[in-house]
Amino acid sequence: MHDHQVCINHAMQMAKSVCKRNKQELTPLRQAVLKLIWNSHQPVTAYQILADLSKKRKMVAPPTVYRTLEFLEKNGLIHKIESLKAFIGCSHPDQNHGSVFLICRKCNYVQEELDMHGQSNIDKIVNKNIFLPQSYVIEVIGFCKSCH
Amino acid sequence: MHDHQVCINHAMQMAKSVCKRNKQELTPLRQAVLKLIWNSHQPVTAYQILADLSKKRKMVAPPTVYRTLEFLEKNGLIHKIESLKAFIGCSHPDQNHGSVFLICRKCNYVQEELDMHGQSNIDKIVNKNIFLPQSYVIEVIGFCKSCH
DNA sequence: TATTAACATGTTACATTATAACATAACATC
DNA sequence: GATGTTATGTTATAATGTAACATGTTAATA
Repeated sequence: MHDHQVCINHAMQMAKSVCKRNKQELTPLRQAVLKLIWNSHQPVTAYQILADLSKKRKMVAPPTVYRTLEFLEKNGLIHKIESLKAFIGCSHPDQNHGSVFLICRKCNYVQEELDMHGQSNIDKIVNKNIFLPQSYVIEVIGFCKSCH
Repeated sequence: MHDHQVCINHAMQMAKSVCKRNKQELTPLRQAVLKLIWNSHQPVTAYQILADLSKKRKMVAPPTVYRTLEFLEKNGLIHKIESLKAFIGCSHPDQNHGSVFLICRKCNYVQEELDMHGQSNIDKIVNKNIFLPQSYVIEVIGFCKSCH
């Protein structure tokens, strides 16, 4: 049985230590946004966060949300799912890793799987083209185990 | 020396045969949009297409452009680059394939490389999770050979 | 302790991307 | 010439994202 509160608490603890390591400040606003993202087991959009924040704390405007998301992403605490224009909490913020996202079209759950970019066939392609990679977007859209 | 006009002509010929095979109509509008996309060696956004079309043909509205893009994508004639919200012509519309896109942050060129999804480490992940994949977004952002 | 610098957040206004819903046209087939 | 199908046009608006400038907050430091 999955106790999501444990998930959230763990994520918040990790966030604190990651920010400490990076010498970045995890302010109340940033904590609130991270918590909102983790509260959902599904990816959340910037404007969903905006609405939630505005209810729970006080009225905020889009730049506040986007800046906070940028901070969290830069510190590896969340990921943007490009094909959904939405955000999820990073399951492994302590490790430096690449990720493959498995996105279910039915239940909307996004499974993050670690992928050591550097030895995959994608990297064979990268090397063949003498391409210098900086970041990867790897998303698989389909149906998860429970939904097909 | 790269003669891009040859590229374009080839792409348009391919498009005709693909549509014939799929029993889909490659109308003048659809041809015009496809040609506009191929005219650029860089990804183009929906609203760039809208502006170009409106100049060269007649005023069009967003839904016209998006519908046409949807048609072209469904028939495998173009690809959407999610991380750029922009579109490029497909280099291999005749083959059923997966693609890896190498996106240069400096010159904006996007190299499409074929990738036989089904034996990669991404698919190992997919299989491990008993996930049923329907489509893939695989984009690598960085610097191309000429730009680093 | 006033001053400054660095960072975080607030505010206003707008730009860009995308779609819903309904209307018309164009053409084929019966 | 009525009907169905596909393609396109039209209007309006929703959803996503950012630029530019203002203010607050904290912590060195002169």
